Amino acid sequence: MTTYAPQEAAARTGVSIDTLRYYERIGLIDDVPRTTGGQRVYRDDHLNWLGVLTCLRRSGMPVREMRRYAELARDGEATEDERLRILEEHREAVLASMAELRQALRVVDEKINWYRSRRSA
Amino acid sequence: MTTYAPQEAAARTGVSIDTLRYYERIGLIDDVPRTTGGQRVYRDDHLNWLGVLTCLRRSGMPVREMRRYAELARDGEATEDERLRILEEHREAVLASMAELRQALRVVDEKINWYRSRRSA
DNA sequence: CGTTGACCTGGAGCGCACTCCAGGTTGCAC
DNA sequence: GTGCAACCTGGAGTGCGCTCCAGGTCAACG
Repeated sequence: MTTYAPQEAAARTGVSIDTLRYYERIGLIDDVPRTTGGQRVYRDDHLNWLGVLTCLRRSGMPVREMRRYAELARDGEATEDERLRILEEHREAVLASMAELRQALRVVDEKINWYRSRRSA
Repeated sequence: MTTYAPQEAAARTGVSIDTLRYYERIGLIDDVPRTTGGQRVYRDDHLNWLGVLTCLRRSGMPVREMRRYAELARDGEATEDERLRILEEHREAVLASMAELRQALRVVDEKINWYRSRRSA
């Protein structure tokens, strides 16, 4: 069973060590096992879970909601419907963001073309 | 020449009155003309400029950079190349965000399907 | 002329998501 | 066993983009 020191876990997830601790403190990650001396030891399932978190985070889910999701995940199968609902809602939010970006892109492209045509004139 | 009181300007741009003042204070908007009593009077060109700002803002341009852009715009034609450069750079940033969202969406969709298949099982 | 709601200013406060720090401990390498 | 980097904790600090507030002024209406 592969294990990872904090630095290694940070490198593999793209999340800083401080943020790893922060995520643990606020309950986004379950308490991470320790060495006898108290140093954290991450495992593959931690990294996988962190992968899910960063995906949600990067797509704009607020930490508050990720927390709710994490909490439900901790509570087992009975919460699967609720978790599905959260993801479906998030999916809509992501689609909305994408639509907003697409629209902004159109405007930006227009302006870019305007500047370019000015330059070549 | 149509004019707009702050409330009206806010309503038409989707930007709060406080934010309008804030944008002016930090130099995103030129000093807005006033009544003799000192109350702001917005005009169509203000609203149009605010449209550009909100578009840039919503697509993730940091205020710092919008400020730079506004500053250049104030300085006239000579800065058009630089403004074009900023927009081209922003365009790339927007495309990158969209790509990130698309990728997140794929993961979210996968998880949604997983939950759905569990439910129907 | 009085009322009332919109507006003014400067500055403080807020929520978010980290990030950094001091002062101390651990653990591996030599 | 000594050195030294990596790690620990609790708590303070940061940057961003607003948002709110107190205490006062303005403007349109009846």
